[in-house]
Order: sequence, then structure tokens, then C-alpha cells
Amino acid sequence: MKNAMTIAGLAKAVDVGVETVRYYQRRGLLQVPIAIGAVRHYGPDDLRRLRFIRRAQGAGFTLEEITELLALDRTEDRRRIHAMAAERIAALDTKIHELEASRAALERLRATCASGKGGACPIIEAFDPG
Amino acid sequence: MKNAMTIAGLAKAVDVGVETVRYYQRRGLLQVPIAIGAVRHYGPDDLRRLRFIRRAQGAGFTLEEITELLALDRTEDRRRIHAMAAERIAALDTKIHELEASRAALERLRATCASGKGGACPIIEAFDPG
DNA sequence: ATAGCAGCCGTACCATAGTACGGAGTCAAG
DNA sequence: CTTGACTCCGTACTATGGTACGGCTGCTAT
Repeated sequence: MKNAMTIAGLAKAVDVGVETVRYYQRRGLLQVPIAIGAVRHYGPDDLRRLRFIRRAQGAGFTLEEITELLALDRTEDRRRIHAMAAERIAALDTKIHELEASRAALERLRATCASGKGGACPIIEAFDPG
Repeated sequence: MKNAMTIAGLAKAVDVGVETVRYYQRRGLLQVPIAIGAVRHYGPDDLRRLRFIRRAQGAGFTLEEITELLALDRTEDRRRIHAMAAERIAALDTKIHELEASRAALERLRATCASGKGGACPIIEAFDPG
């Protein structure tokens, strides 16, 4: 069958390990397809699902939350989806600001330490706000 | 003595648990001060150091890297400091972009799901790039 | 002087997200 | 029809960063 692959193909397509796919199956994030013979075959749906999992992880959702999102995908609980999205956006905004502040601190450190020799290169102070 | 506190005070000042401070001591991130009697007393230096650890963690350094940074603080290995800072800045830039992309995906999802009723609210597609 | 927090210590345990391993079965090619 | 790669399965182990527990001791206030 076209578009059908075995676990290794699926894993490779999303650049995760085979064991990771199996782990997601165990956790219920991916359903275990009915085998044709003794070996399971995966289609485009599984691929989309697996890709989604990875992207959602990138957005900071935990696997538990992703499990919920996947369950929600078949429902119409817009309120809940909206809430989860809003919550995550807020968390991302906080995180992004934190990282930007950290970046600035590191930039300061880099600038201070770039100048020639002598004197200390005060790492601890570089992170002091202000 | 002014400016001296016991472990609970130190922990509280940086909003970490006492066990966390002890954990950092075990890992060598914080030195164990000489006790006056049987109880250790901590001063402003310990406070700065602990605060630094937390900020560096916020910047994405692992405790192992922070250990190295702290060791470097007393040396003059500017090259190494510069390298670590540059590497982390690059990682932060990548991360910040990722999070911004995730944020955009979530915004799309939120927008799609905000509109009245009916139809699905396609979570998986919301994360599809493009 | 005695109760009762705090502090100290080692060891054990926790969550999250995998990663590894060993044995048994299976499929496809040569 | 055998060889070799791949699959399946359960269980165990890993890394990171803590968190909890229990026993003992010592400081302090009543």
C-alpha cells in the first residue's frame, strides 16, 4: 500500500526514535494500528499525529496536555481548547520575555569579556538586573 | 551578626526550598560555610551566588554548566566564558524563534476556535506550518 | 531544664521524557 | 529455506533537577 510504512519509517519521517514512537503508543498518544500480519503499518494520519505531538511539545505542552489536546480534537469543547491555548500563550509570553532578558544578560557578559585582558570578567554580576 | 542567615533564610530569600540549597551544596554549586557552632550561617555572597544560579538556570544553562561558570568566575579564561556565552545566546535565539512560532500557531488556534459554534476546531491543523 | 523548632545528614524517592536491552517472531531477498 | 534486518514486547535503566523522610543534635524561649 502506498503511504503505508512501518514503525521505522514513521519514526524517521519525524526524526524521532522507534522507541519514542512505542513510548507514545504506550502513553496513548498514538494509537496502535491493526497489524497486517504481525507488523503494524502506519499511514498519513499517524504521521500528522506524530508531527503534531512534536510541535505541541515545542510549544511547551507536556505529553499529558497533548493527550488532552488530541482527545479534544474529536470533540467540540471549544471552551476548553480556547482556555488551553490562552494559558499556553500567556506562559509562552512570560517565557519569551525571560529568555530575552537572559539574552541581554549574556550579551552584557559577552561584551564585558570581549575586551582585551586584565581585570576580572564578572560572570555573577553580569546577571544582576540593573 | 547582621547579614547572616541560616539555611531557611537563604532559601526563602531566593524562593527555593531548603532541600534545594542542600542539593546545590552537594553538587558543589554552593560551598558549605563553616558553622558557628553546629549551624551554618550564610552571608550576602551566598545569596548572590544562589541568585546567580537561578538566573543562569533561567538562561537555559544546566547545573553542570553553571558549575563551570562559577569555577570560571575566579579565573580569567575569557575565551571559555566568551564561548559559553556565545553558544547560549545562539541557543536562546533559536529557542525564542521556536517559541514565537509556537505562539503564532496557538494564536491561529485561538482565533479559529473563538468563532461561534459548529464545525470542528482543528487542533492538529493549527500547528501545521504554512 | 525541658519542650520543641531548626538544622544536619544520608538515603530514598519523585516526575518527565525518553533510551536500552534481550528474546522471540516475521518478512523478503538471495 | 536460510540469513539478516526489522518488528514486537516487557522490563529496566538513564538524565535532570529536585523533594521527602527519619533520626539525631543543638539553640532558644518559657
